Amino acid sequence: MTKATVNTRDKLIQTATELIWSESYNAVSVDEICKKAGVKKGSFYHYFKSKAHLAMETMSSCMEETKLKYDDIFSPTRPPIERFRGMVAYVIGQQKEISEQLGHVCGCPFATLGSELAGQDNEIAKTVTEICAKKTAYYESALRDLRAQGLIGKHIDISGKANQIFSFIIGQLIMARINNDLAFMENNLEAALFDLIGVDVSLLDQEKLTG
Amino acid sequence: MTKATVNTRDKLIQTATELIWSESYNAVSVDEICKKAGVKKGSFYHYFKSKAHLAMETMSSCMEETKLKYDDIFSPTRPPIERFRGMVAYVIGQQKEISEQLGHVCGCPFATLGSELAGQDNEIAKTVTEICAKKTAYYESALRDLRAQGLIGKHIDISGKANQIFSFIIGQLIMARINNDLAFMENNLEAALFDLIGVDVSLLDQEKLTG
DNA sequence: TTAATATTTGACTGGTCGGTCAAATTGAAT
DNA sequence: ATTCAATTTGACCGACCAGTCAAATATTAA
Repeated sequence: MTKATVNTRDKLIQTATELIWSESYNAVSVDEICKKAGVKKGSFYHYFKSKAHLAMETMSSCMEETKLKYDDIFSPTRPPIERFRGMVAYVIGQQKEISEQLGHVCGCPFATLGSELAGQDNEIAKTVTEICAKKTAYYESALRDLRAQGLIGKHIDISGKANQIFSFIIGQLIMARINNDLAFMENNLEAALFDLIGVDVSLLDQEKLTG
Repeated sequence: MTKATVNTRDKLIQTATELIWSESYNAVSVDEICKKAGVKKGSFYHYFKSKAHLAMETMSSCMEETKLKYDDIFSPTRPPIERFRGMVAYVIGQQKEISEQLGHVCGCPFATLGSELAGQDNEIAKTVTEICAKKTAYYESALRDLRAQGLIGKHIDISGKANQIFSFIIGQLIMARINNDLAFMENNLEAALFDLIGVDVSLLDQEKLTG
């Protein structure tokens, strides 16, 4: 693969990510993506066999970036509570950055795309499902470590709770997107997350002080 | 307004609701809606001044139906805990019904439409925001009654908690739509909701027995 | 019955859609 | 220098898009 190849392909993926994320899959045309990326349509179809395949590649690209961050945030070297705190901070920080860049709160690209195409394109929906599973794996691991530390009950359903956490964050991101406002999430997400997990943070702080 | 008028208009709204809800706004064309409703395009534009206006009317129509149900479910005559239980049961029951009818788990029509069009059509996004506010009003009222009964802490932020509840349900509905599967929601929604609210249901049952 | 209004029809528009293609251009290897 | 494949180009589909319109039809009121 030559240098030019990488540039054209990446430019298309990045442009598509921005356009689809800020508007929607069906609202953005291949022509529009090409025009903004400065690439002719023929080139587009040299690299991607369809618009749907491009969309899936934008998601893979997003997930790669997320993985880099999450591998750090959810590193077992961190206390599990700090992992969730770090994740919340990362999500909010990223939303702020993107909303400044694109002029609108964009929410979760996977959820937005997945929701739009769930009843339309099974292949895309499947890609989204796989990404969701990867994300919940981080939560599951952190929850197990929380349990090992005795900070949540022994009986807790780890997988179920991880999915609840994921749904909860998705829900707040969707609402932030609809309302084009991050303030609520900033004020509520972290505390509500710990309510949902069922860990008493004030207790934890005490433990920290005494431990 | 003659009888025929009502029929044509309502048929368009109902058909549009089904199509848009199971696919998406941008994926469904006015032609498709007209064809399925057995109505000519000219008639469509006699009743609706644009596709976007039809979409907003489908949402109003859905919300009217919801209001009828919620006014009963959230009636102050019911214990507040039962209101939330009733709401969960209604949401799940409705999802089951719709998924059998349309062949796919559809999730929340407001969230799906709102998320899709948040970065595209401000008027529709505003309509969605208004509907969300109406729904959270039910939760706020139930939370206040919970607080009055001493089942949740006096310090709790009612408005914030109501929004968290709403986001949480939206999140689970979106995931159910993406995964085309209601099982997780059926198994988790109610219990997780009470985790989030912070009410100890087992305690409540005791109180019931002793009270 | 007639006049006015509400509704329905179907043909129409100009623009855009996702996608194709053959030919031209580039870059690397021989 | 030549060959060959990777890449880029721009013209090109047929289908479909949201929306328009004048004429036909049905309904209501006088």
